[in-house]
Order: sequence, then C-alpha cells, then structure tokens
Amino acid sequence: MPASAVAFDRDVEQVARALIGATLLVDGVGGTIVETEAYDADDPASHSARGPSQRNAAMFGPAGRAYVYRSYGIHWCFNIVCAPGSAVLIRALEPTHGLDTMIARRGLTNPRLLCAGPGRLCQALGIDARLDHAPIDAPPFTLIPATSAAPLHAGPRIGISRAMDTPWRFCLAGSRYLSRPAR
DNA sequence: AGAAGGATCTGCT
DNA sequence: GCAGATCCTTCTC
Repeated sequence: MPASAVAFDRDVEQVARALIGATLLVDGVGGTIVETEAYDADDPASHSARGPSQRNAAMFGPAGRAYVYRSYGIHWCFNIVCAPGSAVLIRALEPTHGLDTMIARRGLTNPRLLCAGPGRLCQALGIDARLDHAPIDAPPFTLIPATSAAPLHAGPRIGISRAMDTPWRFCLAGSRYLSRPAR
C-alpha cells in the first residue's frame, strides 16, 4: 500500500475523522472533504444493522471500496466501506477541482451549493450506481489524505430516527461548504 | 414550511 | 407475490 493511502480497515469513527480535510476526486473533479458521518456495524441507524441485502452488499465487502445507494429514490449517496458492516458517508465537499464540470452537472454557479449535501456531491462528481463496490484507491477515484489534523466539530447525524445521541457527524469547523451549519 | 420522488424493506397473504 | 411504511434529501413555494 502506498505511503499516502488512507487505512480504512479500522475503527469507522477514526476513519470518519481522518477523512475531514482529505481531497476526493472522481475523474479529476471534486474537492476537500468537509463533512462526514460514521455508521457502524451494530448501529441502529446504519443500513447494515439488519444484515446484508442486495442494496447494502458493499458494506459487507472489502474495506476501502465505495458503497453507493439511492436515497429517497432520487439522490445518490456515497460511502467508503471500513470494517465489515461499517462505512463513512461523505456529506459535503469544498469544491476545488473541475468547477466548470460541477457547475454544468448541477446547473448552478454558486460554489457553496455545488457539493453541500450527499446527493448534491454525487451529482457534481458524477457518482452513481456504477461506482458501487469500486475501490477508492484506483481510477476514477483519487483520494489524497489531509496533510494536517483539521479542527473538527462533532455532532448528531442528520436525517436519522435512531441513535440520535451518537455524535458521529464530523465537520470542518467554520467551513462555509457544509450541508448545514455545525451549530 | 412542505411537497415530491422512487427504491428498498417488512410483514403479511 | 403484494401493499404499505420507511427513508443518511432537495427543491420550490
């Protein structure tokens, strides 16, 4: 494994924290990760909580692969698989690479809104079901680890109805590019 | 503030 | 099999 690679086969909360400040690109388009959420294997809020199914199969496969699923029947959501049954949901990026491409895909020009939310991010980067199970350390993906520990804010995860008291949403403190303010 | 959107899952028959 | 509930959201009003 290259020295620059991120290790995914370890505690999902630690991976979710470590990914803040990393750079994620798909075919050269993307930016700096500013918001993540951790989902654990026996986590009532996780898709994996009730065991493997066709949709969540990737969560039970090798670490370091993508888990892409449809949310609300409309949007794609992008996760990186960690230990079996656990994954990190990537919720927001600060756009830095390929702005023109993202603007064209999203149909708006405000950089603040290009990748602020899991569905928006997938639309801007062109992520869909074809990338389910795809390894994160190979094309079209590029993942560059953060160079220094970023100032993090931890809070409750968004849009779930269980395990509301588990503070596993991590944000880059003070970022303007979050899906919603860190409070 | 609220509706729309459609796949997946669950619990039945 | 089939119907109804659920769902890690986004957009427009």
